[in-house]
Amino acid sequence: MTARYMDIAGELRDAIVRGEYAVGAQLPSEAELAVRFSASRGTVRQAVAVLATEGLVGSRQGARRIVLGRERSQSFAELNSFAQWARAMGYRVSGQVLEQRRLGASVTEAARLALQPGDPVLAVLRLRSLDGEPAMLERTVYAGWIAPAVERIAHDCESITQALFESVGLVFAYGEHLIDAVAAGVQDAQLLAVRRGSPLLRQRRVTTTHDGRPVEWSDDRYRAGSVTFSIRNSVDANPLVRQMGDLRPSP
Amino acid sequence: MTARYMDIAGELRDAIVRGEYAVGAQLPSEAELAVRFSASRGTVRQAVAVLATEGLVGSRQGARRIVLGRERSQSFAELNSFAQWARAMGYRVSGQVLEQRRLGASVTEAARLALQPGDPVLAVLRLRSLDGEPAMLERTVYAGWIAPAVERIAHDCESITQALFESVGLVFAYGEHLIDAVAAGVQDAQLLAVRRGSPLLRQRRVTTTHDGRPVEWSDDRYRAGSVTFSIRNSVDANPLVRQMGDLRPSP
DNA sequence: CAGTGGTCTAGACCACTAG
DNA sequence: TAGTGGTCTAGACCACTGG
Repeated sequence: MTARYMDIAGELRDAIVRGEYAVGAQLPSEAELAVRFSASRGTVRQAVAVLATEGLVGSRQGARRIVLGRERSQSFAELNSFAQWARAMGYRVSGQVLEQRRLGASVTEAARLALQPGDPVLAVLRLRSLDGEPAMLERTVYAGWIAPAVERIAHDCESITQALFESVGLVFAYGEHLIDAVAAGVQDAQLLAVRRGSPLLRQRRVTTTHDGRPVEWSDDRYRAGSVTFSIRNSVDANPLVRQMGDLRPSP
Repeated sequence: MTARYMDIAGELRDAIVRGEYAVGAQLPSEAELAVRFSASRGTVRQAVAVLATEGLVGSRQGARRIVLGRERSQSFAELNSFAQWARAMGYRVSGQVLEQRRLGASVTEAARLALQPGDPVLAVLRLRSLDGEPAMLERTVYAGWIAPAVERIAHDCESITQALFESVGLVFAYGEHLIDAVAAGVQDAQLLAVRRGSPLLRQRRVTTTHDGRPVEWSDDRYRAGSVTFSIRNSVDANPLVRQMGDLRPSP
């Protein structure tokens, strides 16, 4: 049973993707949509809010909403699972554990995982491929309490996220991500089949459960050219707008 | 006159930042907050929705909201203005135009700016610094209609976004961004003072006005280590959750 | 000026969590 | 089972856009 506003969002999204509303064109007013879908204005607003966060439409007070694009920008909800992201992008995905061992948490790892230095953790080195090509090297440190479940996962498992959900009901609910560029080290270069020092896109992340308990701290390095992060944004509720508004020459 | 829900969001945000609600702690229920702030439940929900998009709190049906972090994750609303972003991060920011010339749009540029190939555009090469250190090289192509206003801007202007707003009222309302890693080319290396081939974080973007008209297409390259993108996300409304839900072993 | 989106209210029912 | 967040309604007023 999906929510009514999700259905409406879906229908509008489909219409936009089909080109029924061209990029730059106006969407019907909230009142019209409420009539068309036999829903209240509030529900319609929830629906278009979904499209707005997907980057498909923009809005300003007083004017009708306009279509900004025909493709959903990358959802950061999918940033927690490499496999899910890759499949959504149409890739054939695979993975292989290269190393796996228990050790004591370093100071950094302890801080990220809300543990004490020296507490037991599980370090895993995993190579992930897209369409058979090495694309990403994943160095993950799991908190000790989840280590046994991780060790039971097949070494060529496609989606760790899904495996941990199915085996112990664990949900990777929240993530914090740091994205930057680094030079390939010796091991990076060898395993990703690139030259040492060549550019890699790095994504470091902490993932937590629903109640905020850290599960893993990971350093993922993507071969240049293998992936691109895509974002669509707007200045709505942007402080800059207000700041500039104050500076605007009076009429 | 700020909106009521923004005030409430502000008070709650301050309380979280002050540590009044610790990371991992529960927020009061919507009903309690409604009473405390003498607002309806709907308004309170709008307020906590703001905190949720800032990545400060998370929520799940049936359980109280919990605090995820004490710092706002980087707002992508600020992704459109280098100067605004840098100032928000506490940097002293400067910029210098190195080259500026009118020419005809290439096929790629025309496509990005919704023009015809050969249409007049203005190409600008700008070096941007943080605390006096070269940090980013910006290669921007402006649509012809805005070119005159851009040419009037001082070559050492800090914020182009603000300058164009003040001079002609232009608002950079929407942006589409592609983030990846590339190797420094000859010019990149020279101007950013790094070795050729060293890693750079690249952000390509198209910026448009409120009505969806493209203003600029830019290729920005950051020196490795100078900046990091930071994101906080959640699986709320994540398709994966539903997909996994279907797979859950029946009770 | 009419139309539109932004904000707010008051009340209702449901799905889910947690003790 | 009680409490909580998720969804939905119907109506109101305001700020802003655009002709």
